[in-house]
Amino acid sequence: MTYEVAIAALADPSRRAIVDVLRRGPAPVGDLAKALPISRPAVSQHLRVLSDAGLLTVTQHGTRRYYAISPEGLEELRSYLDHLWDDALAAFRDNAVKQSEKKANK
Amino acid sequence: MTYEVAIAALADPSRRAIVDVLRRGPAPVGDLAKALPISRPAVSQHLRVLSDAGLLTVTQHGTRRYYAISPEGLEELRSYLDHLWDDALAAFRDNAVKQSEKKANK
DNA sequence: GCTTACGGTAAGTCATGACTTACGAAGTTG
DNA sequence: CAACTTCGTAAGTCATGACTTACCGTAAGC
Repeated sequence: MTYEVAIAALADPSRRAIVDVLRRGPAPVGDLAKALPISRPAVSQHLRVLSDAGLLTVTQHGTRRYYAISPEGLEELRSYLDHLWDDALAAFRDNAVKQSEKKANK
Repeated sequence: MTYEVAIAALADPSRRAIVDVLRRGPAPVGDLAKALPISRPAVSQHLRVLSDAGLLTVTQHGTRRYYAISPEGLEELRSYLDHLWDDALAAFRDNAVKQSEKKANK
């Protein structure tokens, strides 16, 4: 159920950019804002969306809040795509069979 | 490079609904519109987006156009998520090590 | 050939959401 | 405790895109 929120979150380029920075490890909001062409409040709003989607975790250190990628949040999305891929392949093969049968009957 | 378009395409609920119908196999536009709570032109527009993203293929049969999921288009998205997941896990472990070291130094 | 099914495109409306600046809360430092 | 850093939130603007209806091309059937 959460994969829908996750995929919507990752659909935004700015949020993918944030996630890409966080690939190296946790970072505070200010650092993320410096690395991106948008304002700090914009980053905060994106972090909210990503956190709500279960893709990030936060740990407070003094006044700084370190955001990090949550591997668990990604798992749901991966699973959705895997199942979709399986079904797509099955339908693809099934249709290929039907096509060849049609040809054989001609 | 195409995964960005693909994830944006799959972020829309109506488009995911279309893809879900196509899991069983190819279908013409009219059938998709009947199965969904939106108009036929809306479906056409979504099919355009999904096709441009490389997620669908079309085969014309008379006046009907059968749309089907393209397994290749999904592969890029899966690969992106797999790499992201790898990096996230690595960063997660790396950070766990630093945390324990910090604790040890106290 | 004329009508009927099928589907893509144009144009217009309306909601959503990605930004901005301004402000306030909470913690750290001198 | 006063100044400063860090960050979240409120409010407002503006662009994008998800719909609708209307229209036009194209293939099939009588």
